[in-house]
Amino acid sequence: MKEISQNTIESVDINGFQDDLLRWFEAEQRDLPWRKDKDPYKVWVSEIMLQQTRVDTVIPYFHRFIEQFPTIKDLSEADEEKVLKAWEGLGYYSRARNLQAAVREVHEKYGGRVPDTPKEISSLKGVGPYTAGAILSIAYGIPEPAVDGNVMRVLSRILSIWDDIAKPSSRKIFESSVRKLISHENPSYFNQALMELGALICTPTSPSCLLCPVREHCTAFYEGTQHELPVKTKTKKQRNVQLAAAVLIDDHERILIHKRPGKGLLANLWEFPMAEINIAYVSDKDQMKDVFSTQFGAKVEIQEMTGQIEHVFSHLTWNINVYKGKIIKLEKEKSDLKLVSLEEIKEFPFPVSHQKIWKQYLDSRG
DNA sequence: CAGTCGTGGGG
DNA sequence: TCCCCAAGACT
Repeated sequence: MKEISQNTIESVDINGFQDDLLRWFEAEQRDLPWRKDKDPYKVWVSEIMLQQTRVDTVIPYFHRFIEQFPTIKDLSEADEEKVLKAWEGLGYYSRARNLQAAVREVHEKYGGRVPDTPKEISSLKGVGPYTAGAILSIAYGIPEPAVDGNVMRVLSRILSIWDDIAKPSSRKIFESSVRKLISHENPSYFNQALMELGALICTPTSPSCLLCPVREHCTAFYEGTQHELPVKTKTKKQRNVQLAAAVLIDDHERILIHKRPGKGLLANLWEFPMAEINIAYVSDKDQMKDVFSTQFGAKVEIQEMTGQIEHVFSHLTWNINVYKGKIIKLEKEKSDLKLVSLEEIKEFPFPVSHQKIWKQYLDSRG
C-alpha cells in the first residue's frame, strides 16, 4: 500500500500561498483580449469560448465575435445563423446557441445587466458551476470558486488530493478547497492565477516545478508525486460511422445544402446531403442515387465518387465517401433544404468536416 | 453517473 | 500514428 498524504489544507500557509500566487500572476499573466476590461458580457463570452478550448484557438474568435456583437443587445437581436457562422470551426456549437438564449434572457429579464448572484447566473443556459464562478469572481469580484481542469490539476498536486478528477463528484472537493484558500481581497486574480499557473507552469505531463512560484507550498513537489497527480481515469475509445455525402448541382450551378436538426451533433449547422450507409454494401453509384433520393426527396444523378474524408470527433469518427452529382428535380420545398449559389454558400455555417468536402470539390473543379 | 457534444495541437 | 488533451455543460 502506497503511503500518501491527503487533505493537507490544514497545513497550508494560506496567506503565504495567496501572496506568492498573486505576486506571480501580477508579474507573469498573459496579455489576453478578455483581460482588457471587466465587462461582464465580454468575460462571459470568453468563458464560454474557453470551455474545452485552447486560449490560442479562442483569441481570433473572441475578437471577431465582440466586433460583430459588441453588446448584449447586439447579440440578442442577431440571427442565430449569424451567431453560428461566427462560431464556425470552434466546435461544441450548443455553446453558441445556449449563449444567445441566455443573453436574450438577460436582455429581457434583467434589463441587459448580467446577474451577480450564484443562483441567478447559474440558471442561465450554458452557465454551469465553473462558468458561474468565473463570471462572478472575474467580473464582479465575488469570492466564488471557479474550478476547471487547471484548478483540479494544480490543487490535486498542492494539496495531494488523489480523488479521480474525471468523476463529476470530485469537483465538490476542489470547490471546498478553493473556498478555504481564495483571496477575499482579489478573488478575480486568485481564480485566474490558479488557471494561469495550470496553463503555464503546472502543466499535465511535464510541470515546471523549478519555475513554480508556489512550490514551497506544494505537497506533490515535496513528495515527488507531481507526475502521478492528478488521478484521471481514461475515456473509452469511440465508434466509427460510415457515411456518404454528395455535392449536388442543378442546371443553374446552384448547390443543394441541408440544415441539420436542432438537437444533437452539429445542431442547426448546414451540410451537404449526407446519409449513413451500411459498410456491408458495395456503395456503387446506383445505390447512392437511391439513398439520396429517398433521404432528401430529390431526383438525382450521381456522377462519380470524388474522394473520402475522415473526421474525428470526441466520441466518434466519420468516414465519408464523397460523391458528385446533378439534381434532376426537387420534389417539393422543404425548410431544411436550400439551393444556393457559389457566393451564397459562404454565408452558411458548416462544420469543419463539410468545409473539407467543399474544399475538395472546389479543388477537383479547378 | 456515463454518454454526448468539436476541433486542432502536441507529446 | 496514435492518443491525450483544453478555462465544461447538458441529458
